[in-house]
Amino acid sequence: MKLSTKGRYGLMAMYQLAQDYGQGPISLKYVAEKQGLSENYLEQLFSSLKKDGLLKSVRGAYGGYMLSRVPEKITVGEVLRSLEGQMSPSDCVADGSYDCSRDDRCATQWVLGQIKNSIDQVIDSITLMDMIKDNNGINTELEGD
Amino acid sequence: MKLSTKGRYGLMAMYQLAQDYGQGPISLKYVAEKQGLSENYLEQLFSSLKKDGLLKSVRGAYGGYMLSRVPEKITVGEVLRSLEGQMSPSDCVADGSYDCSRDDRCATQWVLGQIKNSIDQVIDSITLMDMIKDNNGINTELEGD
DNA sequence: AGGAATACCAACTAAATAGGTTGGGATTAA
DNA sequence: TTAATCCCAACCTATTTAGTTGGTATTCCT
Repeated sequence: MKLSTKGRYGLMAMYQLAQDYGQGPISLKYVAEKQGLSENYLEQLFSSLKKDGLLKSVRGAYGGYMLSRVPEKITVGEVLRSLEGQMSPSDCVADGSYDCSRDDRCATQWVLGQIKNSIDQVIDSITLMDMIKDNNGINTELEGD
Repeated sequence: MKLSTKGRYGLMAMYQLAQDYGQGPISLKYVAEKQGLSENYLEQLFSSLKKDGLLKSVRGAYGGYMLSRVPEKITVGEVLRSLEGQMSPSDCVADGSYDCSRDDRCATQWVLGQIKNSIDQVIDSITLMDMIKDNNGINTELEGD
């Protein structure tokens, strides 16, 4: 049940772009250095984020990437789904037409559905702007459990 | 962010044992067949579940496995953590002493913490008995999103 | 015009993980 | 004593992860 680095790095990168929002195009290199990520790897992530309409790009010298919308209008869920696919603990509760063929003997599906719903609720309600605000404040919710 | 088959199969198997609770030891073979799982693979999962105190076993002919506690007292969270490890989207918000070393530049950690908390809340509040009850009723919460 | 900085693209790769299988040994009821 | 079972460890293959490599296309600046 781990997020892959795609989701995590992508979130870090988008957070960086949110911080620099309104400054024109930001180069891949800058984002990668600032967040300590591989430039070449990040490129792949940006490609996916762009395809899904979360990023815009400007080519050529002094080009770069920027958020396609204001940070208030991009949710963590959009970012994660672009990079990780459906944020579902199992295909049998993801979107679309998955044929489980397990009939009544799968109460498990109900449980996994509950997990998915709760994840969705969290990630669809947090925007990049929320990340910026929460990072400036005190992240009390985090302390070790 | 997918559950591996370990977690899913383990949940299915524990659900089966919950249904047959009180009938004495249930053989691995029976559980595997009933749930359509590989017997040998399931054996590994049961080994982990037993180590974590969720299962008891009886050796020899007519032996088998049974829940170590009543189905009301075993949560989905215990089962999943035994098989999947910490149900956390990233090590940086799991238990213990993970040294992120990212200081303030990681608002991502806060987001991942929120996701973890919401998953924990769901899986720690559902017991095996809840699964049985919900499977007998109508699982309305599931319908496609 | 030319060079530097950038985005864009596709293929390649090493290491880890997933999802098992195989082959045996120990224990116990009948 | 035999069949059924739990127990244990090693092995195996395919896929996924987390990148790297090597190039092309575009645009700004001088």
